[in-house]
Amino acid sequence: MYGYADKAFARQPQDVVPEYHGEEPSFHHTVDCVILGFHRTELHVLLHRFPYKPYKGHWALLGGFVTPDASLDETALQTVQRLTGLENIYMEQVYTFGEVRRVPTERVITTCYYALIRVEPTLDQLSPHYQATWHPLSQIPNLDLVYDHPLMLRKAIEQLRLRIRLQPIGFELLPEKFTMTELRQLYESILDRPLDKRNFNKKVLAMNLLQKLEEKQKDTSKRGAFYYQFDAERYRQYLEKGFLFEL
Amino acid sequence: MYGYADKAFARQPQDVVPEYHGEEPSFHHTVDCVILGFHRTELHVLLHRFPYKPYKGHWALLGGFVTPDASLDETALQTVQRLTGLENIYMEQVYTFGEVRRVPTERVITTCYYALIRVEPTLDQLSPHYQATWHPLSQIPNLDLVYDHPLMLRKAIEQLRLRIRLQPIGFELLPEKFTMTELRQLYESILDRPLDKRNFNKKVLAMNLLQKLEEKQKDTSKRGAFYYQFDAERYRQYLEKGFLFEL
DNA sequence: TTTTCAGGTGTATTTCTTACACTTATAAGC
DNA sequence: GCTTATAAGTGTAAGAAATACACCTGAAAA
Repeated sequence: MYGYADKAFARQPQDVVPEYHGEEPSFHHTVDCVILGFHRTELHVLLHRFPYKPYKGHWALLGGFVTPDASLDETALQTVQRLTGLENIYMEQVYTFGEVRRVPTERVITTCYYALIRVEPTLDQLSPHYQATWHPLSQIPNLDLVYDHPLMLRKAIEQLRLRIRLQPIGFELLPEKFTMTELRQLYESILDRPLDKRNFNKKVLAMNLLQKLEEKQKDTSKRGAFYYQFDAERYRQYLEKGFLFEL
Repeated sequence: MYGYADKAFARQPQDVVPEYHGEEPSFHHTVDCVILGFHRTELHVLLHRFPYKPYKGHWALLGGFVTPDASLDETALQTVQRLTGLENIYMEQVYTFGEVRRVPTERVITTCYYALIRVEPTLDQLSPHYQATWHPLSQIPNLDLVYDHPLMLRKAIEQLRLRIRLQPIGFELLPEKFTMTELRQLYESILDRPLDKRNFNKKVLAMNLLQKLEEKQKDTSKRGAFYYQFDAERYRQYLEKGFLFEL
C-alpha cells in the first residue's frame, strides 16, 4: 500500500496528522542536462567523459544532484552554468526517469532538462574540469552513452522538435545577429528535413518578428547576406494580442 | 557545489569510485494523478478530500509515495488502480514539480501524471476510502485545491490538448462503442472550442480508423445515432507505414 | 396524424502549402 | 580589369486543406 490517503483512513478517527511524511522512503534525485548548440549547419550536444566505474570514459550528459535548498530548475541551471560559465540560459524540463534499476548501483530518480545555448562563446571557456566536447547529433549513434542517456537525448530532441514550431526558441541557439540561411539551416537540422528557401523566408518574415539590419555577413559568400535579429519585445506584444508563433 | 563530476576530479588521481551516491541528500518523491474522464458533454477530473492538516477537507489530486521497488510509472498506475479498481489504464507523465517550498511542511518532489479513463464503470466502484468525486473542468476555478495542484491540473490539460491532436488517445475516454456526436463533443471539451459537425466527421472518417457498427444509440435522440468503434489494429498497421494521426 | 428532435449529408470559397528557376552582388582568380 | 564562381535574393501558379454553411430524414412521443 502506497497512498498517503490510506494512512489517514487507517488512523481514523484521529484527526490531526501534521507530519505524514516522516516514515516514507526517500531517494537521490539528480538532474541531467541535454545541452544543445547549433554549430556550422548542425545541432550539437555537449557531452563529458563519465568519471566513475564501471562507465568511466564513456560519454554522458552532464548532471548534478538536487540539494535541499535548490529546486529542480535551479539545479539544472547551475549544472549548465558550472560547465559553460554562461548566464541567462534557456532551459526546459523534458521528462523524469524513475525506473528502479536504471542506474545499476543504486536507486536514483533523474529529471532531464534541455538547454539551448550559443556554441560560439563556449569554445574557449568550457570548464576544463569536465572534459566536455561538442558532438553533432548525427554522430550520437556511434557513441557509448551511459545509463539511459540515449533515451534522454531522444526525448529531449523530440520535445524540442515539437516546441520549436510553436515557440520562438530557436533564436536561443543563434547569435544575436543571424542570416536567414542560418535560421533555415537551424530548423532543417532540428526538424531533420530540408526546407524550401523561399517558402521558409516568406513564412518567417510574414510573422514580422525579425528586424532586418543594414549589416551583412561577409564570410560565407561573396555577395554577403543581410543579418536579422529577433525582436523579443514585439513578440511579447503580439502574444498579448493572442498571436501565435507557428512554423 | 552539486555536480557529481566535480567530486571525481577532486579525488584525482583515485580511480575507483563505486559508491558515489552515499553522501548525497535524498528526498521524498510522490506521484500525483490527474484522473480524467468524459461525462455527458464535458471533461471531468476525479478529486478527493485531502485528509491532512492544514488542508484537511480541501480538494486534491490523488497521489502516492514512490517506494524502493516501484518505478514512477508503476506508482502512478497503482495509485489510480487503488482508487478505481480499473486495469489497463492509459497514463502519461506530465511534469515534475521540485520547488523547495511547494509543500510547506517538508521537501517533496512530485511527478504529475494524467490518466484517461472511462467514467461509467467508476460510478459505482470507486474505493470509498478516498471520498473521491468527479468534477467538471469548468468548475475547477471555484474549488480550493491544495499545494500546486491547480498548476498540475493546468499542465496536464495543456499536454493532453497537444497530444490528443496527434495521437488517437481520445478513445481511452469513451466506451468501446461511441457515436460521432460523442467523439466530437469530447474533442470540443478538451480543445475548448466548437467544431463543425460535418467537417469533423469528414476528417475523422477519412482516416479510416473507425468501424461503423450496425447498432444505434437510441437514448439521446428519437432517430438514433450509429455507433462506431476505434480499430486499434488498423492504426498499428498504418503507423508502420508512416501514417500520422492528426486532428 | 402531427410534432419534435437530434442525426445525417455536400458543395463552394478561402486559405495555406508546396513546387519551382533565374538573376544579382561581390570576391577571387586569372 | 575581365571572367568566373558562389551563395543571396526574389514571385507565381497549382494543389491541398480548412472553413463556412442549411436543409432533409428517421423515429419516438404527443
